[in-house]
Amino acid sequence: MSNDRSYLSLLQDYYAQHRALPSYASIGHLLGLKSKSSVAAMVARFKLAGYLDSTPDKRLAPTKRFFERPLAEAPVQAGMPNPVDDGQGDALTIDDYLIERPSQTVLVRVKGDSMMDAGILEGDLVVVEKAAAAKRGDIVVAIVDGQFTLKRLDLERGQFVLKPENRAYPVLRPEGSLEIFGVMVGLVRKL
Amino acid sequence: MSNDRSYLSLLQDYYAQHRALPSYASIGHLLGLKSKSSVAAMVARFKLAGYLDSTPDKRLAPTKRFFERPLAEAPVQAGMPNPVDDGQGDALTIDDYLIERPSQTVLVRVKGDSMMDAGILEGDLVVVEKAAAAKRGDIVVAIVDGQFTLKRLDLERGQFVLKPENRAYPVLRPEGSLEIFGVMVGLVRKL
DNA sequence: TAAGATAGCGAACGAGCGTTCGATAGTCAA
DNA sequence: TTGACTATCGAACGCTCGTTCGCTATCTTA
Repeated sequence: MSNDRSYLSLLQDYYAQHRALPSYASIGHLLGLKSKSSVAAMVARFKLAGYLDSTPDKRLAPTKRFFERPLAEAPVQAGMPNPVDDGQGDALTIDDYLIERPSQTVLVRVKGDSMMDAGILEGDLVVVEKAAAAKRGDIVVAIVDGQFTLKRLDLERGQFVLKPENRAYPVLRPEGSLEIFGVMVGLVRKL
Repeated sequence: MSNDRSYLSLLQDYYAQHRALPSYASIGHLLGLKSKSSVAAMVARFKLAGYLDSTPDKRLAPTKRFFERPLAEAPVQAGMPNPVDDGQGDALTIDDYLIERPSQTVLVRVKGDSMMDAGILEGDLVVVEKAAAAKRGDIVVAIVDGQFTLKRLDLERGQFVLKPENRAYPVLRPEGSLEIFGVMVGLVRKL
């Protein structure tokens, strides 16, 4: 039933708030189901649909699917608080979207506005994939004077240079070798 | 005792893997404690230290502090800044970081460059919390002519207007009521 | 070395857990 | 209209849960 949609929402909100799933009795109370067996049936449906799972010790746990967000592509008839997403608009988790090699990936907080014109603002989190290899045009985290700096990598007369994306800042022309920490692959901003 | 440190690590690993905490008996098994009362004592210590908590329905749940990473960070080259978000609002996942109310939150893909000066570029995903209430200064997704538009909400002579952040675009002054789909709370960009 | 604190063990216990089952009401298709 | 299917309720049940208590072993420190 499409009640399940709103049940799932409630569960997701509860989990987001507490980082744990409630007992069947509490779920029932939360969702307005008076009988634990209704909850059990619903849980079974969710397990089948891939939203919930059991840990090895038989405890209820959310799956990856549980955390997917709907992607509202097209103009939706925005009537009421009905959960959209039914349609084909894909769903995804942001982590999966941004991070391909978790062990190689770190987040770096942006300081300063030297990359402002590339839409990278102070306080943003930059998703960086640690890699030796960077190529011209990549935005990279380089280590200059023991400090991280985020700049666009470019080539001038066969030499690598670091270009800020803000006219107020100068191009960096490092002498000798250039130490690259990693390549920017994504960005996260929280308002 | 400093055993607690490794107990915590094991718990963290377990949680990262299953997104749920095990029962006392399972915890005991996991940590090598043979008695549930030892587990109870340990849990009490962790609650005191602010790593664990109980949900309103008395279930064990991790706190924000549970997810803190040891500031350790490789001591590599003095002065190397610690790449992980060193702020206090630390989150396990990016989804967690950005999304507070999963059921009300959707992602919307940005079209056009009308918000360029706010660091929002074409192709970015905007994290939108569906809400009736938006206030002056918020960046909102509004519905104009059945289309989503992302603009900053402002007030002009008691009327709501939608301001692009790009001088090349005009301010939108909707006649009559303004339909707000939701408020932007975050942004995700993949390169 | 004696006193006190800190972990941990093991047993006992009642409350609450998730399961199961039969019954009911609503929906949909034949 | 009938029959299959689904979502829910309510009650019953056994088992596991987290709690509690008394005990021991190991550290710490005065």
